[in-house]
This record gives sequence, C-alpha cells and structure tokens, in this order.
Amino acid sequence: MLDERKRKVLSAVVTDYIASAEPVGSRTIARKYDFGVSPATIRKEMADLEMLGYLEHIHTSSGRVPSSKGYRLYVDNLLPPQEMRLSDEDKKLIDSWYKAKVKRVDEVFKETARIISKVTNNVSLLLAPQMSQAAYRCLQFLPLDESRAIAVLMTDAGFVENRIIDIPDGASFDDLRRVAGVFNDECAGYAIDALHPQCLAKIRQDVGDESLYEAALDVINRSLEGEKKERLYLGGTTQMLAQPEFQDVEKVKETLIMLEEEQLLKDILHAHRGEGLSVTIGSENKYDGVKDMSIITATYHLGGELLGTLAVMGPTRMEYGKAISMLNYMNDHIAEIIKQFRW
Amino acid sequence: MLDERKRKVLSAVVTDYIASAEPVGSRTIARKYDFGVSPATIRKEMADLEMLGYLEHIHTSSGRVPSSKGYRLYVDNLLPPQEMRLSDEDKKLIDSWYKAKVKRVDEVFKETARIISKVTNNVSLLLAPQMSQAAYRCLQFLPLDESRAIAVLMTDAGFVENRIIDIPDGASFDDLRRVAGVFNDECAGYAIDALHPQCLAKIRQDVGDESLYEAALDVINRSLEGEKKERLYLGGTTQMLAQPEFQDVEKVKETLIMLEEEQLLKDILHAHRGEGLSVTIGSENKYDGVKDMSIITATYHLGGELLGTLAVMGPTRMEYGKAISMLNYMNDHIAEIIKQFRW
DNA sequence: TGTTAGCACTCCTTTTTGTTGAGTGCTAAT
DNA sequence: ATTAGCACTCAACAAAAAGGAGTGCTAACA
Repeated sequence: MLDERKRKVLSAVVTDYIASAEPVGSRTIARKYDFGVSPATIRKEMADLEMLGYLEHIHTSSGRVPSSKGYRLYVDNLLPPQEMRLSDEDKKLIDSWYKAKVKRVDEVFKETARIISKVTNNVSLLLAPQMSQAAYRCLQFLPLDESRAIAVLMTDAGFVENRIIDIPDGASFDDLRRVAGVFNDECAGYAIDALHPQCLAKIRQDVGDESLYEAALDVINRSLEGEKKERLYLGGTTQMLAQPEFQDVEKVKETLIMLEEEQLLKDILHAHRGEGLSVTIGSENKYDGVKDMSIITATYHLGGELLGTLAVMGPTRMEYGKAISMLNYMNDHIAEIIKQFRW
Repeated sequence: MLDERKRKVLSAVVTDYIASAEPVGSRTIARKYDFGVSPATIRKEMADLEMLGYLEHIHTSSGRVPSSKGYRLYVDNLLPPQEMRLSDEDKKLIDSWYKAKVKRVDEVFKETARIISKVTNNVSLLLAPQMSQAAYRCLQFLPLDESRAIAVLMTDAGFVENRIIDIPDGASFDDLRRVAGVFNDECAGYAIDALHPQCLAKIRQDVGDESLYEAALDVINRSLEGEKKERLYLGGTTQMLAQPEFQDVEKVKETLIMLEEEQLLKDILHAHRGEGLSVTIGSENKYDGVKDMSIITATYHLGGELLGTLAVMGPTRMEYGKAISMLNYMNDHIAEIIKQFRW
C-alpha cells in the first residue's frame, strides 16, 4: 500500500482532474491542496506514482492523468465518504420528480433513467426485469367479435400484456374462458418459465380439447416472446456528450454508435448481474467500444427477488462518488416505487 | 421560367452537390455532365443563376452551392421522374423487414421509422395517431382480487390500454361489469373525445349508482391521459450524423439537442398535417433550430381518416427524390400494415 | 451574337516556421 | 528528505508562405 502522502497526492490528482478535465501538474497540486511542500517534491511523488502505474503521462511536459489503476485505488480507498451519500434535498427533489411523472410501470424505468443521467451528467442505463422471471399471475380472455378475442396475460411484477387472437374453429368464447380458468388454477404464482416442465400434462388433460390447449399455450408463448427480452432504457446521451472528452466528432459518432448497440449494453449490464454495486473502470472493461469508459452498475431487488440492473456510463474521468451514491439511492428507491405497481 | 440550358445547369449543380457535398465549379459541370460548351460558358450561366437567387457563393473562388430557392426549383420541376419511384426490389426488401420484425401495433411505427431512416440515411420521424381521435371500441374489466380490477380499454385503431383500479367501496366486480356494458352499449364507435358532450347524461342515468359511474369515467379519462399525447418515433440519428455536414462537434451537439425537443418536432409535423406530401427546404422552415435542414412530411390515412404523419429530416443537401419516393411508398404501406391490426 | 481562351485575382487550405508556456527531470545545495 | 535552479520537451497557437480551385473579365473567334 502507498504511504500517506502518496495517497494524498493521488487523491488530489484524481480530484483535480475530475473537476478540471485538464492534465494536472505538480505546481497545481502543491498550490491548491495544501501540502506543506514544494512542487519539486510533489513532482518526485508523482514520478513514483507513475512508476507504480497509478498515473500517466501523455508526453513529457504536461501534467499527469490518472490511469485506470489510479482511479481504481481512488474508488476503492480514497473516495471521501461524504461523497457517497445523497443530500436530503436531492432526495426530496428526486421524489418530487417521480411523483410528477410516473403513472405506469414502464414510466418508472423511463423516469429513473432520466433522473440518474440528469444528476450524474452521464449516460444512464436501466435493464428492466424479464417478464419470464416474474411469476405468472393470471390469463384472461375478452370477447372481441365472433371469431376473435383479446388475451390478457398478467404477471406478478405488474406487467400486463395483451394481444388479439383468433378463436379456434369450432370453439366458442366460453371455451376460451374455461381454458383460462384451468391455466389459472394450475399455474398461478409460478414463474412463467417453469410452466413447461411442471404441470403441462395435467392442464392438457383438464382442458380436454387439444386445439384449445394449443391455442392458449400459443398465446402465453407469444406474449412472452415480446416481453422476454429485457428492456433497456437509456438516458442522458446528449448530456454526456457535453463533457469535454467529446471534443472530437469521430469520438462522438463512435460513442453514439456504441450506445445504439443494445445487445452490447445488455451484455455489459448482465456481466454484473447480482453483484450489488460494481465499478468497472476504463481498461478494466473487456468490451472494445467502452475501454475508455467507466461503468457503474447496481442490481435492484424486490423482496429478495432479482429484478433488474441500473447503471451509469461515462468517461473514466467521472464523478464516481456522486454516481455511486446516486445508484445506491435509486437502487433502494426503485424497488419501493415498483412495489406500488404490484398486486 | 428559366431557359432550357439554365435549368440543365442548375440540375447538374444540385445533383453534383447532393452527391459530393462539395461546392461545384464550372469545370466539373462542363466535364461531367456533357454540355457541349466550355467551362467559361457554364460560368456565365452560373453567374446568372446566382443573380436570380438559385445558387450561392460562400466567397468568390470556390464553386457554387444551391440555395433553398435552388433546391425548391429542383424539387418542384427538375427532379428526374425515375427517382420518384422505389424499385420493386426495394419494396420487397421493405416488406421482408416488416414481416420479420412486427408483432404489435407500436412495432409498426418503430420499424417504419427504422426503415425510412435506413433507406434515406437521414432522420425519420413518425407521429403516431392520437388515441382520442380513434373510435372507442370497448371497455372491459377483469377481476384481480377482492378490492381491485384491471380495466382494459380498446380503440378502433388497435390500441389496448390497461390499468389497475380499485373497486369502489360497496360495489362488486359484477357492478363494474354491468357499468362497462352500459358504456359499451352507448358509446361504441364514437370518437372518444366525443364521449363527453354526447351521451354522458344517459349513461349516468342507466348506471344509476353515482360512484360507479364516476369510477368508470375516471378509468377512461386516465387511460386517455397517457395515450392522448401522440407518440413520436424517431430513427436514424447516428446515420444522419455520418453525413459530411456534421463535421463540427458543435453542430452535432446542436442537432442532437434539437432532436430531443420532442415538442418542437411534433409542432413541425403538425404544421403539415393533412397536406399530403410536403417538402420544406432549409430557410423555408420557420423554426430556428431547423433552418439548415429540409423536412419532407407525408400524412397517412386509413379509410379516409387521418392517422398520423411520416417525415424525413436531414441537411438541405438531401436526396430529395429518394426521400420523397420512400415517404410516398411508406405512406400507402403503413396504412395497409396497420389495417392488419384493426378489427 | 453566343462562345471561348487567356489571365489576373480571390480566398480557402495546407504547410512551414517561430513563439510561448506549462511542466518535467535532474543536479547540487540546504 | 527537501528544494531551488535550470535545461529540456512538447503541445498549442499564430503568423507567414505556398498551392490550388475557381471565378470574373476581356478580347478574339465562328
């Protein structure tokens, strides 16, 4: 471990660089952060820190910049504790934002993403729960016309999915209703994925009619198809692009293109599923497009059950403290809000 | 009207500039487009065209660029007719894209926007129908638990909206069902906006119970609240940013910010509502953020009823022919696809 | 009379060259 | 161990110079 002064110097460099986005020199450190020593001494310390891999030089002359390793030490050991908590005012503000905007479950996610990006000035990512992980609640049919009906499928997590189906030849709407009853009796409360192995045989038997059974199963499967993919909510792209690291058109375009690769983003979030709060810094990323970005993820739960993932993504020069505290707070908060939409 | 040769020159300038994005000089025109005359002659013609306001000079020396007026003449009179039609291959390709992706109504819009931007390399905008303009079709309640139910509201255009409601004290689920029946008998087929003045009194009377009546009306109003705002689908932003007009970071950011102003975009599309196909070029735009953009809009209908608006937005240097033909095609096509989701 | 070659001129673009300044690294003195 | 002093590096900026595409005009030509 580094000695006290080296840590102070590293901390100062990181802090200053995060604030200014300019490589920071020994003079600045010595002046702004009251070390009782001269720039030359700081210089020595910085040279050491560079040797150890915590700082980097673009070229001789011109200040130092933290390396990923440097940020890592900073995040793990040097982050001022008071920066890890959100102020009460912030919390109130966030609450009021929610109250004003959120009317449906999916709006929770949208608004959460918006809030996170607004506060952190970086991109926020939100992976919303997979329906197939939620518990099946209820299948219902509504009459539409002689030959069609609307199937409505509900899950524990508050999602309702509907689609129009053709009533199989020879069957009546009442038949559909009966089938729904059978499914509901047998499956209520099970994770939808678990339908298949479990009780299909019994249901088939109870339904009796083969084509009706198939039709109902088809509805469930198709509804799932649309919902199975987790939904990714993205927010704050333009805000992030205002950061000084995006001076260069190529870089901007590159980043925008990266942010459109939904699968990549999902993969990244998946990689940290269930880890609680996780910080991945710059070159620590294994995906190419994000090696100069840092990603902070947090997985949110509801009653012990894994629900989804929140994340902040931005340049490695990022206000880690703020991002972490924000995610921590939202992580708890979102579960509470979703709870209001459960039944 | 310009004489034959002037028009040929203007057409050549526009064509070349659209293709190359570089100011075009007399030499280029004379060489590439076989006029039988020397650059000097072309030069004279270009000077005339500039005098008349069809071309512009950034500074002396360095070729000409079409003005908005120049593009206008080009679009109105000089556009090669064969560029106004999509090839059969393109059509087949588009069809297959739809088939592969679209499963729900809202996916029609999303996919349409994607396709338009993909083909035109510009931003596409799609204003999806307001629910309140659609006809009310059916209101249904589903039992949830002792004290709650799910309300499902359907419209003619294929939208289904659902939300959870509390069953009013003292009422049963069967009461709700009865109320739904009353509403359905009275209102089916009317535009939802027209509910209020029309038959509310009669419904109130039929329902009898005041609190139940209020509850049902509340459901309808709240469902509408979410749906009332037209939805704007946006596609192809990054593709457009690959165009050479976006070399400058400021310009990129500016444009991205403009594209996030949903209200502005909606206003722009609204301005051309019902106009069929409309082309607005650069300075013809009255909104500040888009004075160097061209916008082509088309309003799509379904059985005479106005549904929504499609648009392509991009730099004034745009392949107008392609964009127009694309919009024309999609305009017809989208109605057909939506039809499949109607009942 | 319309067309064209020739030429001077403009002004953007690119390259070159010089200047400045922040910052380092080393050394010798404290 | 610390620091003042100094030579050195290199990006960033600016000014100057060279290059080039293209125009506008004029005078000659068919």
